[in-house]
Amino acid sequence: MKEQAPIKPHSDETSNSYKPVELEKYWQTQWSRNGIDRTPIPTQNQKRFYALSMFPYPSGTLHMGHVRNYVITDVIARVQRMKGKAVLHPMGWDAFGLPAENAAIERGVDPSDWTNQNISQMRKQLERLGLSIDWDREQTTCHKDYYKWTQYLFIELHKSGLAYQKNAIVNWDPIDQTVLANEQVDSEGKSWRSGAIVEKRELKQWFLRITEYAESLLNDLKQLKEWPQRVRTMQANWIGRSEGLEIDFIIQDLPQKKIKVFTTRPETIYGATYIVLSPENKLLNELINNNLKHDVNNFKKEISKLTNIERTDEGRISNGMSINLNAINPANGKTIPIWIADYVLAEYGTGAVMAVPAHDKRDNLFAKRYNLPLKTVIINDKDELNKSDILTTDGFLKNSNELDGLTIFEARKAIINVSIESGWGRKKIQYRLRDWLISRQRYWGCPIPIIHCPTCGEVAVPKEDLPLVLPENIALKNNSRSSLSLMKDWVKVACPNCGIEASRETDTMDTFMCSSWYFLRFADPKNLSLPFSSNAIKEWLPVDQYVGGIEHAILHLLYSRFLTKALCRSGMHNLNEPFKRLLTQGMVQSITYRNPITGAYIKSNMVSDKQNPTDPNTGQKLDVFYEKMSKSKYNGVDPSHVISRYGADTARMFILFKAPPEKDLEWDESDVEGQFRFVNRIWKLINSYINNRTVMLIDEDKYLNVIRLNSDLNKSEKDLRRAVHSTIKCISNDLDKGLQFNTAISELMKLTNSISDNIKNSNEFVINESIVVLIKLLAPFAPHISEELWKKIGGSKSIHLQRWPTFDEKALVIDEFELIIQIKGKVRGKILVSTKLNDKELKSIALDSEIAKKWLKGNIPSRVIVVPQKLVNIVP
RNA sequence: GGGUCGCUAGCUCAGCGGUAGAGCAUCCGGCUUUUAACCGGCUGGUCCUGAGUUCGAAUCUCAGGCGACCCA
Repeated sequence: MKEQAPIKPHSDETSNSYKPVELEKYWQTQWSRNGIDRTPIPTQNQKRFYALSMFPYPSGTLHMGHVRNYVITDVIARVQRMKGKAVLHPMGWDAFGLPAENAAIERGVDPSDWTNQNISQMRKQLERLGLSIDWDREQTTCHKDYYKWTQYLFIELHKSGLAYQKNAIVNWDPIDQTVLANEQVDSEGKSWRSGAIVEKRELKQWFLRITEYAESLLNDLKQLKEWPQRVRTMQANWIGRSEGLEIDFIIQDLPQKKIKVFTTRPETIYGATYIVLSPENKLLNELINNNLKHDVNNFKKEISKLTNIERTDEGRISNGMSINLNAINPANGKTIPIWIADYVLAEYGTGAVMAVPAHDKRDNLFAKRYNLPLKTVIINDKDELNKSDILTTDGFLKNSNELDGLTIFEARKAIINVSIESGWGRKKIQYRLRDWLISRQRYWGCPIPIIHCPTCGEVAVPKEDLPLVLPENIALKNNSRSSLSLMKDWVKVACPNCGIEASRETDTMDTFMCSSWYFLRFADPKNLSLPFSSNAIKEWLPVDQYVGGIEHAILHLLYSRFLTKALCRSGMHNLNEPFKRLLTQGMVQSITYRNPITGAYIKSNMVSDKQNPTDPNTGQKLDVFYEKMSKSKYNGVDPSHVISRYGADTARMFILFKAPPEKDLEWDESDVEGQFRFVNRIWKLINSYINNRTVMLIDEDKYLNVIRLNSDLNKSEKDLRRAVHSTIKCISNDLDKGLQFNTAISELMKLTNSISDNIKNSNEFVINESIVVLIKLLAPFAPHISEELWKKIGGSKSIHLQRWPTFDEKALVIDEFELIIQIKGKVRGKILVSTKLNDKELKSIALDSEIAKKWLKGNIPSRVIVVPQKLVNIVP
């Protein structure tokens, strides 16, 4: 943090033109030499602040979304530093993953080399943005000294039973040739990465028992008051808690077998006219003969193409078949047929439902298709006794023995009690959340530290043998097993327990596992004996401000919350929730031209007339809209080009100014130019002042005292001071409350205008104050130009080590104001009056005014409302 | 079908009971070291609609419309 030598500004007094690229490079070098961005050791009573951006995948090129993300976090970090806090602002790389492996397969490059090159390239691009990142704490998930600890944590989870293997029907991505977790398949049944329609396969895989934390993950969402509501809602929906009853249906002629069904509507039990099993339900094998098994298998093959979403779509008519067995309804002893159908999923609930076709849409469509009976058990009122329409809303029970006449709510309570007393039912809470599938059949990932021994079973690699190193420089193949499985020497290993020949697990971990704890490592980045110490976590966590894309609302954010809770319960730290405040920044979009007939995207520079864009080839009128930047749409804007042309400060200012951080941002070159002009205006304003001034900034305290003692400021000076201090107030407020960088920059524009307006008629003490404040407030947004200007006005140390200004309440005071005269709530006139007048005086001024006389026409007002410092409302 | 968030100047957004505002863009003028920069100025609004509460509603309430996202 100390400056080794007094640093001079980059430009000298004679050359006053603003050359952002040279100037920014100069300061980046100085800062890096001084280590100004390093995390300080907090002093005793110093508050800590942890600012974090979601770390990037090192693709090799920085895009605008990254720029926006990191600039937002950087401004927050810089403001907190100026407010005197000890700030942790680290960065790392989510460096395992398929692009590296695909590059290796396609072009023969080593995934490790490819990744490291990309990282150094991207870090250079990031450095050009002037981000105040502590690079000393950098973490790279594919490096041994990081993934050693990912493996360590996996072993911890394994020890506590939270990591386990099981056979399950899982999502298979046919393009990436690996399995995927449920969270990684979108609502259309497509892979989050490759976009391929996922297939279903039954495989033995590694899972993390996230479901054990379902209740806690759901309940603790309430604590996350500074998260966007929609992210909390999305997580709650994903976890999907439902309360209901598990009911046993005994099978006729097979009294030792029973089918368990889960229902959230147990009060409709008398309306159950058949039972439906999922075709994948394990119980089926025990119930049916070989002939039928053949048919069931054919049926399963047919439906394997369907996604879960399609299968459970309420509007779709499902397929099914009878299995020629009956079940006994435990409530009334009546027999009902058993069917299988694709709309019941094996993995949800018990894999079986009692169908109530009169009161459930899917059951209803199914029953109609296969001519199964309907039985109405809920009615709105007596007139509807003869209707057999579906009805699931409020109503009363009928045809339901002891439940007749009860409301749905009463009946539910009653039947639950009956079922528990009779022993055929029990209360159950069901979650939609499934355990997190973390094994991947790919090479470029963190190896799972498990050894399969023929006698001992699955044995964790001893911690002292970590890291279990991923072999490098191997031949990679794109097939359905990890290339590790082809490395016989690596796979073959002595069992750590009994010493006999055993084999290593060849699957690697989901990269989301690596990214689920990196924020903990940043607090203790060089710990050689543990992934982190609990003291370091206590010191810095939770993350005070986390910034990233909405696409991780469920994936990364849910996994990280889970892992944090699991590690907390196992005693590794004392943290319950990792991220205190979350900001999900909007997308960066750009103008896109498309031919509506051919659907072809047209490059922006091919469109000559931007007002009436036409296809350069066919002359057809083009559609113009804003869409997320992407290569295929020819609408990308390269951050490096923008920085080279306007400088990082302008790019930062623009991206913050154009939209509030959580909203989508439309990139527009002419607006960037507008922002560049504003930065230039500040440059010129301060430079021209420097050449004319006589008061030295060094005497900051002295001139501030002069201002405070000097009560006879002229109007211009008062106006300027008011602008200065209300700007401090507004910006501080904008940043504290809602991270409204856009309005903060707009305030800076206003302040700059006010300085220009008042500079001629103000004394130098007042001007000096205004310029010092302007530079300080500008510093977090445009760190380079403000450092340069700070040095040029003779400021000591770095601008980034200065304290955030506080506002002088006295400077905000006004002597006079325009009193609004309202007649019956309508503004009818204004009078300039002194702020010292009391309500009574204001009232009489208003009533004596010409305006009042004109509108009252001699009548006595029925009511007069006085709002101090604002208005008088006269009601005739 | 349900939930969340929006709808204010051409654009992006402030204002969240008390005068409808900012920045950018447009337009006009000035100036000069004129592929343009800079300075000054002017435009520009049924605050989505309707009803209610209130002395007074962009702001609060209700109903509706439109849009985005999420869930089913």
